[in-house]
Amino acid sequence: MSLEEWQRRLEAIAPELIAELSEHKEPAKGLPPLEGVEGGVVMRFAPNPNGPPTLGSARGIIVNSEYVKKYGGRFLLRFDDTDPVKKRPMPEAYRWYIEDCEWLGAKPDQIIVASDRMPYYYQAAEELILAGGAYVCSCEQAAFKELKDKGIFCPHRDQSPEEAMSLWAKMLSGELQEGQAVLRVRTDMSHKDPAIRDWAAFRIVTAPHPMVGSKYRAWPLLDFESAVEDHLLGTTHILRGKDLADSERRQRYVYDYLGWIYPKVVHWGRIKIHQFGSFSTSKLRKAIEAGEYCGWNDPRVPTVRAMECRGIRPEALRKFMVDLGVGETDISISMDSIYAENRRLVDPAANRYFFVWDPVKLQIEGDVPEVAKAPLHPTSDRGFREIPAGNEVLVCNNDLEGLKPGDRIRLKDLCNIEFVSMEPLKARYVGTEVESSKGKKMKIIHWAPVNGLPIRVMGPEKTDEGIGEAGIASELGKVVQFERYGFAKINCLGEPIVACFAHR
RNA sequence: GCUCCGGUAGUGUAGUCCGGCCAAUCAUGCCGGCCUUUCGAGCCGGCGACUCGGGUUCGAAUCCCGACCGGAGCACCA
Repeated sequence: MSLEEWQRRLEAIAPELIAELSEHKEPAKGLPPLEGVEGGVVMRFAPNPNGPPTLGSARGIIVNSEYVKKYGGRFLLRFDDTDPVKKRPMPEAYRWYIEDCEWLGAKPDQIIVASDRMPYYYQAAEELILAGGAYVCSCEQAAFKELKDKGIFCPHRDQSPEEAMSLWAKMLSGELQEGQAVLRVRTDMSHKDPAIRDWAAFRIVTAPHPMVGSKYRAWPLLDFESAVEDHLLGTTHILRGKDLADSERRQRYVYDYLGWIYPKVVHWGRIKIHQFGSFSTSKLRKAIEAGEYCGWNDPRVPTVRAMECRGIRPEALRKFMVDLGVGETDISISMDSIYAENRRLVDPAANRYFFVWDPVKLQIEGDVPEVAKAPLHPTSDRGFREIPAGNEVLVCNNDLEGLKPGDRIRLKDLCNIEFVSMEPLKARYVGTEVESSKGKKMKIIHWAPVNGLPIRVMGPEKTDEGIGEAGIASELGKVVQFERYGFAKINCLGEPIVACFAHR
């Protein structure tokens, strides 16, 4: 039977199969779909404000807000600042998160600060106690762990709700001291996963909290605070790191006791960045306090502010994070993709300038034009910059490597020269026509006027000092391209002008 | 020790739920060419992967079992 015959027979027997075959599976674009999104979603990003957002935070901010954009609903920024000591919040960091969210194009619809909402947690704790879901445990931490590992009940576990309630009151009143008691959720001491067994919901911390001082002495732990908040806020979907993968199974006990409905959860793996290695906010904070970096926006640091400072566009970050998706695999990414994305955005907009690093003076005999006219952009017609030239200019020292007297090169947008001597550095003018340089495939280098502006370019790997043309001073806050060097953002017009390097 | 999760090119990613459109997608990277008064941009071409072993099946990246590798949790941290 021929192919055509088969085709015809199939059409006769099962036309729906043909239709299915010809229907192409659309390649999935963007983020994977979420379940149960009818009526919109409520999603939150919940950091501890103990430093500014990092690239890791950016992923959380962007992906959460992207889903809200996709399905409609509300994007919440919630500060889980319930540890006044070990993860001590920084008062400035609250503002930093809000600013960076907005900069990333993810302005929160609501901002929640956990330390402001303690009464809710106390109320939930009491409901939980009354429902028989929690007890006050005064075991020593290590002793409890031992029991827990063996799956044995601790002596406090059989408390009645009334007993638990009166002990809870003592936690709040100050009759019980720090370390003497915790409120525990009654789960299942024989649960096969020890991580789930009777976890602590509240502990006593007497140190003042940076935001609310000594107003409270019983502080909820993350799993409890977050469980209550997600219910209160009507969170529909939670995006959570794999490190918190146990939270759902723990928090479900609270939800079940109180008759709440648990949100849908998606996990994602850890993210590491080649160029920055592994970093943590607390590690960064230490290094910055020690003066190793000049602040949270130092170009060597993986914070969102540092990206902004370097001229990375929020759109580049968004595109990148959306492309990463939400896999549970741990990933190790490279900044290269972000740079490529950003270059696409920034290249059409950035004016071109000459910046000469490691400058050396070059004397040129002859009729060198007094001023060069160079386009601000190679392809879009944005006019010209005028650069004073003359018989003395500056060039990069490393462009001289391998050159000898008699060699000819072209100074871009100026003229062609022939080297007369390398030490001292002298050359002579041999014409201005581009054509003669082109035909001979002459090397083309850039240069700077001797009375140019001192420039410092700080980058993630190194800092370069040199001289640039005067027009750079009119680009404050903008990204420019230093020809044959890379893109940088002009951040400060002092002496020197300070720019941050973005990428090549 | 107990528990959970994951393994597609150098790096990410699509496909895995519902096995045949997959001799496996896209991006980035790398290599070569063209173009360009920048080592930038653009254009063209190329490189490169289903962790391994069994099983089920006419057919497996996709389902099952095992191994190996990697990550995470078992805090009075978030």
